[in-house]
Amino acid sequence: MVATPSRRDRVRAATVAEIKDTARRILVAEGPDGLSLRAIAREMGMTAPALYRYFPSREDLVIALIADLYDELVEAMVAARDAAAAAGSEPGVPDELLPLGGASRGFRRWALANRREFGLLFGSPIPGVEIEKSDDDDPAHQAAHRFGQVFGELVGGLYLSRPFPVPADEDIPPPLRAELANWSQAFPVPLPLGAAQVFLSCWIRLYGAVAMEVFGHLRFALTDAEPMFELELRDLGSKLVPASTVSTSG
Amino acid sequence: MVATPSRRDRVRAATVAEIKDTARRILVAEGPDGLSLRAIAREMGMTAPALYRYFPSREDLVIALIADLYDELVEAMVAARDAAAAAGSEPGVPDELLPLGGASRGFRRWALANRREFGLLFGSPIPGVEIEKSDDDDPAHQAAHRFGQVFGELVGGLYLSRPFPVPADEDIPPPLRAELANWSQAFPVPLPLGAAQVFLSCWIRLYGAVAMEVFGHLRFALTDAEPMFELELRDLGSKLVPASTVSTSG
DNA sequence: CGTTCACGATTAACACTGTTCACTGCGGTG
DNA sequence: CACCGCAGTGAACAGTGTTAATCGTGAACG
Repeated sequence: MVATPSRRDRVRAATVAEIKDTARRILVAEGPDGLSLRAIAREMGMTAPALYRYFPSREDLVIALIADLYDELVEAMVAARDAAAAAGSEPGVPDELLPLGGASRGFRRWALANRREFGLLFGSPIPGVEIEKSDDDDPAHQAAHRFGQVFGELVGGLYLSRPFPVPADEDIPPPLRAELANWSQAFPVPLPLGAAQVFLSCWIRLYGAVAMEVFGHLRFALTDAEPMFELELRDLGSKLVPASTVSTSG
Repeated sequence: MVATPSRRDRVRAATVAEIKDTARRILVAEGPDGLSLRAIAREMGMTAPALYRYFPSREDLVIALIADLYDELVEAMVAARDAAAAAGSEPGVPDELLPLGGASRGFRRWALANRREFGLLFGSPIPGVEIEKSDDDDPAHQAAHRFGQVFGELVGGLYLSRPFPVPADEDIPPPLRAELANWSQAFPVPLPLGAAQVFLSCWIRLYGAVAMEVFGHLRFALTDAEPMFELELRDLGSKLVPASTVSTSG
């Protein structure tokens, strides 16, 4: 299928990569508003129309950049996950939660180190950039899916190896139950609807904590949000642990 | 101090209001990118440079618009709060929580009905628009403060009238304790640091749930996020209620 | 009442933006 | 060698925020 890519294809791929790297650099330096085709081309010693040989529009370039950023984020999270698992136990934290905690901290660390990029991935959608596309072949959507899988595998694997308490199907309000049932059809492994609900709740809290910090929406209260994040993380972990082992200190 | 404003001042104020209203209309119709000075002026039968008689730059216009939007959001939340308080009891919800629940639902409803505006207030900060200003005289910051006070008063009043369980100061990790102590100095009424921590945690979850839904970041799992929001709201409420009355069903 | 002057508003212009079009070269292929 | 396709260019179009110079009118003051 994949024959040796012709020499032209290689230099083309290299140019595409250079465009995205340059765009990335300008994004962090100037912000999304300064991310103009002419600026990218200027920095590469080209002219703006030449970029249309590689991307049909600025929007598609941004989408490709977003896909790359998702992959980079996944890489950082996976590395943090494995490092945390290898580092060994933390006081008061069950060993099974270490990978998940590592991935969560990796998520926050990447977000803080790459605020502009985080805003592109998880901020308010910019009109004209993959709004309501819902194209499943959209590379950004695929990358986002890979990102979600990291957390999904961790929580799902956690539940399968040592179930944490989840509400029974009958205890979930019917409208939510229907939503969760619909979603759970996409799971690679069958999980109870309650597990999906707990996962979603945890993800909402994690997103809230990180997004608020990165976007500066916690500055009204905190100058350094890390202690609060750590507390949230522990509270989240307490929900993913068998009921008897919970230490109610938060 | 405030003498009868001269006739000129009145028509000027009216023009300022019309500019912001027009900007608002264009914002919802075209999105933040379509919010151009020329478009505003065109719709008002003027030319773009005339707007510089009223706002020193586009950024200042947007900031003024943001302040207005905060006030509108506060108005919607207050109305929802009072309506919920007057409507009477919900099954399984203590009456004291009704105003807070109403305000929270009002927050979500306004956010969903005004997605673009919500993105402006609570999304990723756009560079060039009040980034890192921290001018306390910034009208947008003042309006944001008024917004925060709505939730602050509700949770604070709730605690003062019927305390909910909060961690003791000694049980809060020292770094977080220092952050909360610093923040609590700005409180109009003294509250335990634990109450500040619970408030912050609740606000993070509420923000996370609403922001994810509005920004479309929950579509990977849910087509309608309302049932999940209602569940989060109940779980939040269970933290703001005396320990004995908690019904552990989530 | 007449003068003055600040303010509202306009047109023209500058430096940008995304995008399209017509046009050059050059590299790889037949 | 001839050819075709592709990378890249410059010009152009419509639009942007913003500034400068200018004009006219309404309000205030002597």
